[in-house]
Amino acid sequence: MNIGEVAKISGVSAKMIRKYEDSGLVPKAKRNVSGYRSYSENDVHSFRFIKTARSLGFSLKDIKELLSLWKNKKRASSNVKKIAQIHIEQLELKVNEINTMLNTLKHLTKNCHGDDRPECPILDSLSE
Amino acid sequence: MNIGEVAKISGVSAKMIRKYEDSGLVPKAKRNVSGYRSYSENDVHSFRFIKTARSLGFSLKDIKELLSLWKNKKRASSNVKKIAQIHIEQLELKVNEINTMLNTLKHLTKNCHGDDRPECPILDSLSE
DNA sequence: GTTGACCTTCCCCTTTGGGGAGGGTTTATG
DNA sequence: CATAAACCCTCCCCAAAGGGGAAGGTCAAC
Repeated sequence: MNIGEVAKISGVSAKMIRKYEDSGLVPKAKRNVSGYRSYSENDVHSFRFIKTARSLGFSLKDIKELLSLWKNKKRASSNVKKIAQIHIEQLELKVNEINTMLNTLKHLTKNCHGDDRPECPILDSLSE
Repeated sequence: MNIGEVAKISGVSAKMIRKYEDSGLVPKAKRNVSGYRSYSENDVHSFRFIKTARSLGFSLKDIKELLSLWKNKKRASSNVKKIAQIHIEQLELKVNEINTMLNTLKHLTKNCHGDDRPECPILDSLSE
């Protein structure tokens, strides 16, 4: 398979497939006589894995480890779980951070008239 | 005031003060004879404004508009409120996205033994 | 035998910070 | 007065995860 077909069926763009290769996330693809990258079904499977992991917010660094564990049939599931749990903690921190912002922002906008007068508690709060 | 003092009392690093100037977020600072940037109390106020707005997650593009509205005594508060509301919507989208990830991740990790055996529903799910 | 759809590499851009080099200035201390 | 520390300057590089697009080679279909 050429890169375009892999992109289509894996959902990972050709651009990113090349980047993942450059960054060492996936091994270098074989090339055909004219220099085109050539892929197997297995490669497609890997790109789907990456795609799904990205959709769960895992970083490429995490995904590199996850791919390696996935391919290692002697892995310990504890290693996978650890990565996931750390990721969960990070996401929870981020959610809390955003919710704190939202609480403040909602409070401020509620008190802003939002008309053509200049008085504005939002700006007041920012300039305090 | 030199940039270092402004950085200390505004909480914005000297590095970022220069970048904000480069990017046009704040006007170019005056220079003294030796080329050092020279600031007033008013400038400090602006950097505090920026710092607070950043802590609420506003982008620099938004902050540029907010600064301009802040300095315009004939502004309409509706323009400020609009920026805040759009920002709130974006943050809510992000929170929802992260919560979706968290739901999936928590479900998967709950079902992962996390011991030295290789079976792992997390990897199973990623490779589906 | 040409055109269009592929593929290649290479470089640039986004966003919001930070690190550090290389070199000039100011201030404090001996 | 000299020197060292603490500033300041500009310029370039880095992160993360994508995307855009140029310039040029290849393949397939008509």
